[in-house]
Amino acid sequence: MPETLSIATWNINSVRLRIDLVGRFLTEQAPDILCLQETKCPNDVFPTAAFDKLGYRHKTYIGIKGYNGVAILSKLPLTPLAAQAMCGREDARHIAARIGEGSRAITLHNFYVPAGGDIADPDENPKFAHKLAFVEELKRFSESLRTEDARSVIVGDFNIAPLEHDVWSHKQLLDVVSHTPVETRSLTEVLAAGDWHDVVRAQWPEPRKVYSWWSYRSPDWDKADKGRRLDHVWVGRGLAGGEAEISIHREARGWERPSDHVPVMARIQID
DNA sequence: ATGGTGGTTAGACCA
Repeated sequence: MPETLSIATWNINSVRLRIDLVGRFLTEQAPDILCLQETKCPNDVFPTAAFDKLGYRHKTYIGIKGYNGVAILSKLPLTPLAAQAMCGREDARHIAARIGEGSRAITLHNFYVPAGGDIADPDENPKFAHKLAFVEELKRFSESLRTEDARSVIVGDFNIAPLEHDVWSHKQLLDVVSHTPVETRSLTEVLAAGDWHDVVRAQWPEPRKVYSWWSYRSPDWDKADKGRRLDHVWVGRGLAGGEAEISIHREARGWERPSDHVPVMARIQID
């Protein structure tokens, strides 16, 4: 077990369509662990051989046909943990594993929070209501981890940009799903409830702009740079003593047929 | 200014 662990999170928007992009990222950056969201891939057709070939022989994944789906791929041995059926649904939005053994082992949770649709009103839009209920449940889950397992890491596509400089225009996005006050407040409460350490913002504090997602609908995404920080890496208080080293792989948004999200990677201390 | 693009999958549904 090494003294640091590098963990990457990436909403891949179809792992089968973009397996070559995943391979490029893993070859170039070689994180110890890769967490994926939106694999859109049932378990019986998950591309296990490609990951084996890349050196990621240890894995746990859960997928359903057509949408959602999460996975953890690792160079190090892992023990799969029970997935949470969030909001009482078996919809493949959470997966977890123990990495390592003994007192230095850590627990890793990978979440894909619902996007929430277009209308920021839970009475009018059931998808937004689902998102808010999901985040409330995440708050209770965080509370339980804070007391039971402080050596936890939680990553994923949270589909919320919580801070003013997590979006290209705070004012223009205040009523846009992903940055509404009800969402940003709720996600901030999840952070507090788990006593989580936002290691990305620890490295790049506000008011620096930090993004991990650029819409497909925006032409010339790089020049316009109308991004949002939707993908997060939070470290539990039992692991937050050390420095984390962050990289956000913006270059992946410019690759051929890219995901609209880019990998966010953190090297964390685990002793 | 209320479009725009992309994946999965076969007409919408999701993001």
